[in-house]
Amino acid sequence: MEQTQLTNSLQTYFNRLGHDIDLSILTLPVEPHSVSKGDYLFQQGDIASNFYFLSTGLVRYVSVSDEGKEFTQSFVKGPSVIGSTKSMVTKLKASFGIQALEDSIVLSYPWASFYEQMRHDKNFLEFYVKLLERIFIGKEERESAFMKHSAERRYLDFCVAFPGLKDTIQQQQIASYIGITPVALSRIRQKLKLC
Amino acid sequence: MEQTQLTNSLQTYFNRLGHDIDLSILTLPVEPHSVSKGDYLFQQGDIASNFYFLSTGLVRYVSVSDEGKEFTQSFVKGPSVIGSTKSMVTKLKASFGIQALEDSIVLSYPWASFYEQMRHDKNFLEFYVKLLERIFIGKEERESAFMKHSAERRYLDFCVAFPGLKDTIQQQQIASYIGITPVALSRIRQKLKLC
DNA sequence: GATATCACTTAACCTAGGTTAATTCCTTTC
DNA sequence: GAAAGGAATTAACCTAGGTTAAGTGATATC
Repeated sequence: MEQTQLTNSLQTYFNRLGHDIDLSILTLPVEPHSVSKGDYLFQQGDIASNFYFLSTGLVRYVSVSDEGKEFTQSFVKGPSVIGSTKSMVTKLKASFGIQALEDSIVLSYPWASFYEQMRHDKNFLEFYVKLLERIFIGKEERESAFMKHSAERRYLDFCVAFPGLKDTIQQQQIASYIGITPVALSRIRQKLKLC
Repeated sequence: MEQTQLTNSLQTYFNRLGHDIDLSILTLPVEPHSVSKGDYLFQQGDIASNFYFLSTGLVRYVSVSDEGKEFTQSFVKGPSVIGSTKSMVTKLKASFGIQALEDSIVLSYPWASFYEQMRHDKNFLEFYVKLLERIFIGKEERESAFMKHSAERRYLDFCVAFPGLKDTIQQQQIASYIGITPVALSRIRQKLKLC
């Protein structure tokens, strides 16, 4: 894909969020990656101080417990901004990795230049605020879902929240998103079929 | 407590976050409340479009499931900024209420004026970004703790995260924070005593 | 075309935590 | 000081989901 097409897709995404972002962002150093299915954009433990834009494709945020179990924290479909806010902001190790579930195209910007840009351009800063708020509100929903709902309900919610995804990605990954084992998920699906 | 003392405590808090906030914030309309132990600052379902500053005291964020069960999403000790980001930003109903666990003193600012202030004062906006980032990162930790750790581990983590709190607040509230019943928490504490 | 390999299912068994209820111990309140 | 309500404990029982393992298709590899 052409470089200009890529930056255009970012521009389109920004505009859609309802802000007149100064086009000067497009002068930032850009590195387009193409990430193959299964590959990681970065791993848990890396210092992922880049701001990523997933232009096309599908990824999941995945973290591994001390006992070696995988947990999927989120699925994200392009176009969307992705990355570890924590790692960008604090320069600490990311507490999750980002794995492509489909071949994906990602643009990356050094957070430092992004941050510098923000300090000079209020529109830019406001855009970032919007972004934080959005993800933030999503997180709030998920947190309470985990406390309040059963695994079965969480599976049904998943199907609604990510329509189509349930037939295109592996069940083990759905299970790890819901917070149960693949075996348990299989049982739940079995039970739902009977209804 | 004197009005000036209160605004000073807000000023101090802001400064501590490392930003030169324009003092003009202090000209915003301020309403100091004093919230008694057990009372709610606002309830789940309210449109809580205020920006609150908990000057002194202790509160919990509590939401109730469809079945009527209470869930504590967080404890916050003053001085700290509190409120429902979602409700402020989207003007939708808050998905939790804020209840005082100790007699508390709270300042409230209409979000609209706060927002207006931000649009004119970049320092202000940057402060808000810092705030969002901080809460955001905290949420990330909690989310993964819920997936990865057992209730016992979550209890131990709670004791570390909120030192002293375990002896001053009710166990049912700790249980609802950990995501288990008071009965289960009692069992866990019993078991830990034996070790 | 035979054989690994991997995703998924199914079944048997186990455990953490939920539910209900009885008991004790505190506070209030009169 | 008696009575009543709430908080915590303990015990008996139940259930959702974990664990292990065997079986079934698929797809990949030789």
